[in-house]
Amino acid sequence: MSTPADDRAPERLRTTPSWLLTRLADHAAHLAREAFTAAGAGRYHYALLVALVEGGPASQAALGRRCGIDRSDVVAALNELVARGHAERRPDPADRRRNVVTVTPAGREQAERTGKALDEVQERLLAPLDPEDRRRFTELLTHLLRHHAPGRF
Amino acid sequence: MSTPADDRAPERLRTTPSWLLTRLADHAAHLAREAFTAAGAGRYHYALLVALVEGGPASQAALGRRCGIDRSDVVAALNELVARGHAERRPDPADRRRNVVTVTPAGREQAERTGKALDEVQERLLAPLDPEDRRRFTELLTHLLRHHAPGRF
DNA sequence: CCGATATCAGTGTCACTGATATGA
DNA sequence: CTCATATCAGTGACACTGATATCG
Repeated sequence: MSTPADDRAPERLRTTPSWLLTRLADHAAHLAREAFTAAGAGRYHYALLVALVEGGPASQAALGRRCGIDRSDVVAALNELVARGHAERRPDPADRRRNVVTVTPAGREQAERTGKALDEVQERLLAPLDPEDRRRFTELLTHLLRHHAPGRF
Repeated sequence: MSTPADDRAPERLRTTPSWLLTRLADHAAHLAREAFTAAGAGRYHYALLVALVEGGPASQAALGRRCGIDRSDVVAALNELVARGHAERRPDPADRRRNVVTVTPAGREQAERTGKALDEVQERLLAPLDPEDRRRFTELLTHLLRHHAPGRF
C-alpha cells in the first residue's frame, strides 16, 4: 500500500495563517450543524427565534437585519416556524406593508432546547483549553464580534 | 415609523455563550467566502490545492481525508481543477483502483493567490485586536484545531 | 416618483447519502 | 468474500440575486 504520499498531513506545517480562518470557520460550522440537526432546526430558525426572544416582536425586514439573514430567506424560514407553531405572523395595523412577528411559548422552548444543544457542542469545542485560556478565548471572540457585528451583539 | 421594537439589538445581551460559536463560524465563513469568490475559487478547490502543495501527490480518497471533504465532492471539485489546468489526474499503475492526483504550476499559483486573498480577509477580521491579543488568539486557535483535526494540521 | 416591505423564483456552494462498478 | 476506490445521482441547508406587488 501507499504508493505516493498517502494520508497523514506533512509535519512541516502550513505557513499561511489564512488557513486558520478557513479551518476554524469550517470546524465551528460543522459542530454547530450537529447541534442544529440534533435540535431539529436550522441556523436560520434559531437565529430568528433568538432575535425574537431577546429583541421582542418585529417586522420581517427588521428581523433579517438583526440576524444578518436575507429578506427572501426570512420569508421561507418564518413559514416553517409558523407551521411548527413557534412564531406568529400578523399584519401590522400601523403600517400595512409590514407583518408583526411574535414568538410563541413553544418557540421559546425550542430556542431554549437549541441553545442547550449549542452549549454542549461548544463545550466539546473548547474542551482542550484550560479554564483560563477558555475565558480568554471567549473574551477575544466577544471582542471581535462586537466590532464586526455592531448592534447585533 | 417603528411600531414595535425595530432594529437595533437589545442592550441586555445574550447569556448563551452558544451563540458565540455560531456567530463566529458565520462571520468567519462569510469573510472566507468573500476571499474565495474574489480569488475565483471555492473552499473545496483551495483545500485540495493546499493539500496537494503541502502533502504531495495523492489518491482522491487520501485527498478527501486530508481535507475533510467527502469522496463524492472530491470528484466534482477535481473535475473543475483539472478543467482549469490546476491539477492532473492519471491512473496509478501500482494500484489500478486509484488515481494519482498532482498539482500543476498553475495550480500552485492559484493556491498562492487564494492564500493571499484569505490573508487579507483575515487581516480585516483580526484588525480590532492589538498585536498581543492577536498572537494569543491565533495561538489558541492553533491549539484548538490541533486537537480537533489531528493529522490534518 | 421614491423608498421600504413582503413574497416568489431561481442560482450556486457546501455537506451528506446511497448506489454502482472495479480492483486489491 | 471483504474492503477500498472512483464515480454518479440526488437531497438539503445556506447564501444571494432579481422581479413583482403593495404601501408610506
